[in-house]
This record gives sequence, structure tokens and C-alpha cells, in this order.
Amino acid sequence: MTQTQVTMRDVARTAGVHPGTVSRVLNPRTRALVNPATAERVEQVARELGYSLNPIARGLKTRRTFSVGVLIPDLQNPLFPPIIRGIERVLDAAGYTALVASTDGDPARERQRLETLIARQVDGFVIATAERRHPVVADAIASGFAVVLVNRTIEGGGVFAVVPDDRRGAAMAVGHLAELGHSRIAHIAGPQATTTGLLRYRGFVEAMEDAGLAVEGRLVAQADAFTIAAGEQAARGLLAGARPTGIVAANDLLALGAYTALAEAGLRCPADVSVVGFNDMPFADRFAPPLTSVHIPHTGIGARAAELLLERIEDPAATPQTLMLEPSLRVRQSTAAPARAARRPRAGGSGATASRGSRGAGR
Amino acid sequence: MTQTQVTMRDVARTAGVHPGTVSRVLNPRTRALVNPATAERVEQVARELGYSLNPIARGLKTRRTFSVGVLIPDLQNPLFPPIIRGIERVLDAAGYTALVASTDGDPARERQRLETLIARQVDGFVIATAERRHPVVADAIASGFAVVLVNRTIEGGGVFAVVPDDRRGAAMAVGHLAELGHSRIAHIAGPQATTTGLLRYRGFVEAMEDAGLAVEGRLVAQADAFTIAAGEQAARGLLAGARPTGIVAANDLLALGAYTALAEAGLRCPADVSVVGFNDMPFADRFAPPLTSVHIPHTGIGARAAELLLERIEDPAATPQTLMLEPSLRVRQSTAAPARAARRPRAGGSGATASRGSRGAGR
DNA sequence: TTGTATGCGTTATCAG
DNA sequence: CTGATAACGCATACAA
Repeated sequence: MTQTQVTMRDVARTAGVHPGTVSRVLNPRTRALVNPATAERVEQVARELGYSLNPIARGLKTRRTFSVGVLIPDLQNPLFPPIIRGIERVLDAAGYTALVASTDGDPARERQRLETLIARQVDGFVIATAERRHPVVADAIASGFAVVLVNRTIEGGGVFAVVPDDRRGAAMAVGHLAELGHSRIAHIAGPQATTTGLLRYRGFVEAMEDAGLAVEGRLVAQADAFTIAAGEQAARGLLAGARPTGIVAANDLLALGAYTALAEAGLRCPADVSVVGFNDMPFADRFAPPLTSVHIPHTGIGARAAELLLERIEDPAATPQTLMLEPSLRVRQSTAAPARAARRPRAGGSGATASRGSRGAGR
Repeated sequence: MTQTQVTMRDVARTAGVHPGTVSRVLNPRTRALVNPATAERVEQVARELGYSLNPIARGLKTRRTFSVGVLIPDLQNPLFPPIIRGIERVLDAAGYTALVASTDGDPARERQRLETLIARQVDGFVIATAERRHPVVADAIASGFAVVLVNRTIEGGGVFAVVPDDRRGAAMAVGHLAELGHSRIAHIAGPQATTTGLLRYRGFVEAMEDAGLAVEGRLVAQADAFTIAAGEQAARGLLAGARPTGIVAANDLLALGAYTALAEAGLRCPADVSVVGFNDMPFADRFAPPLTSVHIPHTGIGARAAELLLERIEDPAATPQTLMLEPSLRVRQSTAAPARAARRPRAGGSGATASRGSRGAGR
């Protein structure tokens, strides 16, 4: 029942000094101003009394809470927990606390969470929910908040962001399929309101053109969310007409949706249709079949974002920068050479060498 | 640059009333004490000025923050995001904010997070990291904190908890395999320091006895964490000697580890060895093969825990209660009748009827 | 019904 | 180097 609330006054009293002095001792930045001997004594007493600083009282005075808000679009997407871990790792080390909020793709909820976090006086934000035109994010930045975008960014620049090279990633996926001999390659595009959705789509188109392959309109399906269900629906459309032999999905959940649609249509992956995902999220290697995917550094992306945020918080005049991280292809068992179509001549040894992992399940 | 900090004083001034009155208006509990007309006016002004209450200032005064700490052992385990979602759903509705902290199974980190949260004056905790003897949890409860345990509980009772019926769940898994004709059934036990680890183990043993099956010592392997890696290692031991035809894993990640060990040993699942998981976590149905697992209501367990916590916060004298939720078996393609062993006589039509999902991938 | 005064625990400014 | 004092934004007992 005793919520031990030892205050600076208590420490001061038993140490025989003034509360102000205790404050100075306990604050690293002002500790130098005080006599080493008394400082020592104060710390001793504080320890004995089990004193711990009350951050909300401090925050009231300093307008800094050493906490940052983290906005996640969908906690159920396995991509995000590792990103959060990366964020927390560097934040913790710097004495900050991450306040994680999942918006479940709901703009109203997002705005509400943002306001709650602002009310709680967070010192900044790491935002993974950005859309290309995002009023709430733009407002927050315009209002002077320290904001770093992660995974997705907004258009117009002038913002701190850590993102994968989406175009290159999509190009890698196309290149891999082309090299395997595919020519009818489809794309399940993510929501075009996000940079990940748009840039992966553009990367797909460009890579197809570079490979001399046609991008037929009906071989691009639009998913309205980065979810399995949306991927399934989009893939169904793709499978209705003249069938592709390969599918590049804008992320792994969409790829999983494609798996479902394929099974539903009685098609096998990769025997009938190859599928490539994006993100290489946890468990991608455990699906049936293990998913070939464009890998991005999960915890790394989060850690870098947090580092940028700390810089921005320390120095509000810091120059905005976008960090673009290099993706790489993880080839697994969801991709293979097309069965019936004539093989195109291989491009030679360059590009992704499709070495199969030797530890896959015996199938 | 303008972190618009409109305070009650500002509202009071432009509304021509005293700050105290503004406070009364803006607080639902005291709003009745003020003249409806002035109240109206004050609210109007507050809205126009974009006033928002400063929860940390309020918290300093009231010692309530309307926030609760949520301790998660491993955010990367897909079981937890839905639980968190359930927690947040009811907390949000009640005007509370969830502060989620992942401890990554590190006791030091757990203690640190707990202290941080206490320092931030959370009104209570939902804890998913409990071990059977858990000093930090016990201390927190003894200190009078509102605490609800979720998924795992501690020994000794006197605590609020929402957990699955672990024994029954394990018994269902055993019953399913026995009914399929398995008699050499092994168990990958979770950490015995947790109730989920211990009770699922006990449930396994009891169900084996009930089925008239022998529990050989070397058919129980101990995993030292609820992770894929630990499951893999434990399963390797199981596969070394006289092989089981079925494995009951204490959770789905351990089951995935078993998949790996089986593949490594050149064994197929379920043709050579059947595997049953526990939790029916998201994606369990997408693995190779789709995992038969004991289902528990994920968001439900979280929601109920949050509800109990709110009750406990409102009424510190509330009677501790443990809510035990009924599991159910989800039969998928990781279980089948044993190939070579003599089939035991079927128990009849009762029990889990192994109806295969007809939408599985065509394999 | 509303104004006044005080304090929550801390930090910052100003003396000494 | 340290003490005194005010203030951060809000809530509440008390007075009017």
C-alpha cells in the first residue's frame, strides 16, 4: 500500500542540505557545480532512502520528458517488432523511453494517438505510418516537433527519414525472376498513398522495362492495404485472365495473400507461379513455401531512425536527411524457373545468384 | 517552432473566469458544480484556443496518470501483438493509455522497465512476463500496485490473472494425437519457471496417463526459452534416441523449432512425426506444414485482463480473481495418423474430430 | 456557484 | 559552492 514516494526534500533533510542542492547533485549536467564531498554524501543518502527522481515533476518544469512517441501502422505485421526493438535499443541507451502506439491503419486513431502523445509532452516522434501526403505528420513537423520517419516517408523532402531503397528492392525482385526465365511477371502493388507502395511499383515498372519486358496493365493489381486479405483479393484478379508465371508483391503479407489465392485456384508455388515478397519479415523463411523476399535490415532501420531523432532533439537546427538503406535478395523456395514458357537466355553470372538454402525442409 | 502551450490560465483569462473554474469545467467529475452557462462559455473558449489538458501537470497533483504499463516478454512472438491490441482496445475506451515495454526475457531489463514505469506514475500494470516465483511482480503487488497478470500467472494466488486453461489445452493436444493412433508421444516443455511451461507439462503427463500411455523420461525435452532456437535444440534431443511419432510442444515457436530439427534429421511432418503447438498464434496456419495448435482467444485474453485492471484500479479492495479461458484445438496439417506403428483402437466419435481445412495449399 | 490559496516534486534564477 | 524562492500546470479545500 506504500507507494514509497521519497522526494528530494526527504533526501535533503536527512543529508542536511537544501533541496536545490540535491537537485544539482542528481542532475548530471549540474553535478559539477557542487562540492564533491557533499555530492558524495547526498548520493549516499539518496541511495539509502531508495530515492528515485520523479520524471513527471521534472517534465513539468523542464518541458522535456525524455520520452518519444513511436507510431506503428500495424503491430501485427511481424516487420515492426524488430524495428521497434532497434528503436528502443538506442533510445534506452540514451535514457529515453519509447511510447509505442499502434494505429491499426486508422487515421482517426492515429490523430488521437498523436495528440495523446503530444499531450504527454514527448520530446519527439518516430513515425512508421507516413503516407506520401500526410497532413498530420506535416503539421507535427511544421509545429516544430522532432520527427523521424521510418520505412515510409513523405513527399516534398525537408524531413528526417530512414527508408529502404524501395525501387532497387523491387528491381532486384524483377531481376531475379527475369533471370530465372520469367517474362510474364505481375505486381501486387501496395497502397499508392505510401512511398513504399508507390516506389516499389515504380521500381517494378522500371526494372521490367530495363529487362525488355512488357508491363501489361492487367498484370498490375492494386491492394488497398498491406494485409494478407488485400493481397489475396488482388492476386485473385491477377489469376483471372492470362496468368503470370511470376508475381512481385509489394510486401510479404501481400505475398502470403497471393499464396492463398494460388492455392484456391489450384495452382502451386513455385511450380506454376513464382512469388517474391518484400521486407523479409520474420517467419518469411517458415511459410509454405519459404518465401523469396527482398531483405531490409529491420532492427538497423529502427536504430538508425532513433539515432537521427536523438540528433534532431539535441540540435533542433540539424539538417534534415534521408537515409536510404540498401536491400538484398533472399532467395528461398517460392521462386523457380517457369515450367512451360520458353526460357529466355540467361543474362550471365551477374545479379542475384539463386543459391538455395541447403537447410530447407525436405520437400 | 511554436509548441502551442495553451494553459488553463489562458482559457480563464479570455473567458473572464478564474482558472479554478476552468479546471472544474474541464473535469467531468466536477463539471456539475458549475453554472451551465459559464461552463458552456468556458468550453467554447477552450475549443477556440485549442486548449488541451496537460496530463503530466494533472498527474503531479492527483497522483493518477491514466496510463498503465504493459510488460511483454517478447514482442517478436506473434502471440503478443493481438493481446496488446485487446488490452489497448479496452484501455482506450476508458481513457487510459497503454505504455508497452518489451523485456526480451531479460530480468534486469524487466526490472528497469518496471521502475521506469513506476517512476512515470502509471496507475497499474498488465504483466505478461510473470514467472511462478517472481520477486519483482510479487513486490509490485505487495507495494499496493494494481496488477493483472496475463497468459502466465504466479504461484500462491491472491492475484488478478487471465490465463488459458493450460492443463486442458495440453490434454487436448495429447488426446488428439492418441486418437490418431499415436502412442509414442513426446513433449517439448517450456521453461518450468513459468506457469505455462509447468502446467502444460503437467497437463501432458496427466493426459498421457489418462490415455494409458507411458511417459518415458527421455520423451520429455526441456526448452530453456519459448523460442524457435530452444525448440530446435530440445527437439534434436528427442530425435536422437528411439523416435516419438508425435510431439506436443508447449508453444508454437517451440513447435517451429521442432520443424527445423525434423527437417535436419531428414524426417517429414506429419508423415514421420506429428507436431502440435500451443497458442495458435498468428501465422500458425501458414507454416510448412500448417500447424495444428491449441487455440486461445488472443485479443480476448488481453481485453479481459484490461477490464480486470480497470476494476482493480477503481476499487483497490476488489477481490483478486483468476480467469481461466477455455482453449480449443485447431487441427491442421502437422498431425496425421502414425505411419508404421500399429494403430490403437479408435476411441469412438467423441473428442476432436480431425476435419482438415479444405482450403490448405495443394500439397 | 465561483474565487482564493496552496501544494504536487522538480528546476532555475538569484543571492549570499 | 549553497541556500532561498519562484514557477511549471493543474486540482482542491476553503472562503466568499
